[in-house]
Amino acid sequence: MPELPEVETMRRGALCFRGGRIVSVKKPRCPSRPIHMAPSLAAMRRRLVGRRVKDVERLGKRVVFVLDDDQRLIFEPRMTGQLLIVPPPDPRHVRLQLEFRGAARPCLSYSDRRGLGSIHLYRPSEFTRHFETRPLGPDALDIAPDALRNRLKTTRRAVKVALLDQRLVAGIGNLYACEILHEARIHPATPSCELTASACRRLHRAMLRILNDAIDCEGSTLSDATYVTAQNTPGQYQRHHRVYGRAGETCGRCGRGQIERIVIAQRGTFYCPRCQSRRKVP
DNA sequence: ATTAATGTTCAGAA
DNA sequence: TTTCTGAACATTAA
Repeated sequence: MPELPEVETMRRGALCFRGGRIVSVKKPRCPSRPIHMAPSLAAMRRRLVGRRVKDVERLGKRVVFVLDDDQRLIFEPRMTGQLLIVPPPDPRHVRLQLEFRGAARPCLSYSDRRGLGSIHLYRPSEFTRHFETRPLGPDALDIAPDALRNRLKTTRRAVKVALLDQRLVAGIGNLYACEILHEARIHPATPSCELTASACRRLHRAMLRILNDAIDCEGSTLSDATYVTAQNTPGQYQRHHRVYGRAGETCGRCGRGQIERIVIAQRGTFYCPRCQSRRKVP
């Protein structure tokens, strides 16, 4: 489930196409159902072939190819999307393939087992309008402590739900929300607007620490191996998880609490009841 | 053999 | 306006 660290790792992998020129756009007919793609394959091919890749950026949990005419090709992997710069291990799930000339690698494959992901190609004005209509919050790696606090103050929902809201802050998903809140010693159900100033500071520090460590480890590859790097190798951050998927285990920090699993916003939520007590920590 | 669980985003309802 | 729920989907665990 690609969140910020996984998508950032994909982006870095895809940087090898910078400077290259797109020479073909193919959709293998093997996969079961088509994923959401706009415009159609034909139009996409017409507008992509011959274009050069100016840069590869990340926008929240999306990977953005910026082309020489400022069009933007955006991959949104959602749950099971993969961006591969090596031959895909199982061709059945490949949804789109781009061939390049003049790049460090010949081929980019977008593979997606569940097919919940999407691919969009925007002209500059379309891109601007799309993200004005549905604005993302500041990136989790860029947001200043005060800005984070001000944004968290605007909602009464549980702080974990607030962290998952991409309009408040962009890039955090279920797994890292759990890890960040544990690191910050904040109960995930705490109303966001009731966080103290110091809790917000801890949250900001924890967010940077966890996300940067996870990027250094190339993200988290769980047992279902749904996420892999662009080189089709597993990430390593799962070894550092302190709460996610660890219900029943003893908390690694306090050495006494038992990790619990509860459900918040219909998602599995892991935390240590001892480290992350509901009482406000000054 | 059903049924639940997995988690991201969006549409639509409350 | 804000918050919540369900659907999209594939695969696995119970």
